[in-house]
Amino acid sequence: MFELIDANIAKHITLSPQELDHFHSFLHVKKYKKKQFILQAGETSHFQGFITKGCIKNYILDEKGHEFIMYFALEDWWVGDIMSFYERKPGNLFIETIEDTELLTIDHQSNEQLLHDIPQFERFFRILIQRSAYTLQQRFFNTLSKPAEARYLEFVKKYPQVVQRVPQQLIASYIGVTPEFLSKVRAKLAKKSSKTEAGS
Amino acid sequence: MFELIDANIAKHITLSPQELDHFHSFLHVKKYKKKQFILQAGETSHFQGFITKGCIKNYILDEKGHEFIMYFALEDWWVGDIMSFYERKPGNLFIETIEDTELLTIDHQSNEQLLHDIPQFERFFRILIQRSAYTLQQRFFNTLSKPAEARYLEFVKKYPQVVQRVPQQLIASYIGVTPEFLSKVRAKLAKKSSKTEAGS
DNA sequence: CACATTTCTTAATCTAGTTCAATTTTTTGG
DNA sequence: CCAAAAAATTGAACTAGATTAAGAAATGTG
Repeated sequence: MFELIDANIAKHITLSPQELDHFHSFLHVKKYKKKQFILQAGETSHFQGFITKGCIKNYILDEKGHEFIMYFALEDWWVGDIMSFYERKPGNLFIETIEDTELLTIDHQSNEQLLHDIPQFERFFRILIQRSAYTLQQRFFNTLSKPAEARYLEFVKKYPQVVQRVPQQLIASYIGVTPEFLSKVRAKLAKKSSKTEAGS
Repeated sequence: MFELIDANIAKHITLSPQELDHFHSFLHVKKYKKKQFILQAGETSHFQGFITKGCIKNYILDEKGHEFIMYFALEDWWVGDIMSFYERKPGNLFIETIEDTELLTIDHQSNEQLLHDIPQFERFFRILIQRSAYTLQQRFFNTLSKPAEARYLEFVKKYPQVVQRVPQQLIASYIGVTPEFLSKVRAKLAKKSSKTEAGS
């Protein structure tokens, strides 16, 4: 039940068995079917979640209705609209399942209690956010400074599991191009590699 | 001396006078002339800084040597390469002064001590990073979904002091266009507004 | 297993922003 | 206050990627 989340936390902080039990007492299981919303823009996020099974997309919708994917998350990832959750006001993020998904969740009040009772969690979440901010910074830089082909290749290399599990149009959104253009990029790459493979 | 930084911290956490004194004991003043590096890519960041006077740019250099501005910072802002500072390894950020600048700095060891002695700082820095991550997310979304003109107008509205103090080519970099194109955007805006002003 | 829906591909046309190069304007430090 | 550097402008030619539209392939579901 808690193996995955305990291991996730142990990457950054060390807790006593009692502290772990206390932490577990705050958690709830939530289950979602494929293509369900975990959160919609305009809502206030009442919990943070940790994925024990499944796959989600976290995105913003622009005025034309285009999805702009902030991130995908699979097993062993934390998900949520952090600003909405901590500031207790409506956010602009959608979180939607791509597969049937199971979360361990912690609600706002429990989270405050947890941070109070075990201040190490303050550090834990700081580290998580720090890393996600760094990743976002690098992605932003790459998106503005490298062509779509390079971004696609980096994505495939960095998130091979995601490539297996989410439709290509969503990967296009993540790397910041239209599905049509990603399709062309892939066609060009396929031609290149077939040449390399000496016409087999 | 510490008025500005104390007020900055008081926005998110409440400290006793003794805790504040303890905090102050970790700080050092550092002064830089205009166009000096506070940090260069490839170096490990040994401190975080709080600007008491001046203005800096925080940027990444791409392989062609183009600056990609992550953010500007004026008085009352924290600056640093957070990943490099916390993970104690070389980063890819440049931090360079745009004006003569004075910082209050805290080095790595003092920071660890501070987080240990006053765990509220763990919360304080979590909140700072959370907000900067949110800002970055919104900026990334805007950059991919809105035209340069809208981004420029939003920048001017959000950071009027920065517009006064940094060269326009750096603002171009921030909003993600070439200096030439920003110049054209501004020319178009000037024409528009002169029309509106009924030819005065 | 078939039909409806979703996803992917292909191609033609279009555009926001880039690049390069030359010129003008502004800022600065001696 | 002036020379030199830095910053901003302008214009012409170009391109990465968007848009639109239609068809092909894959996938899910009664």
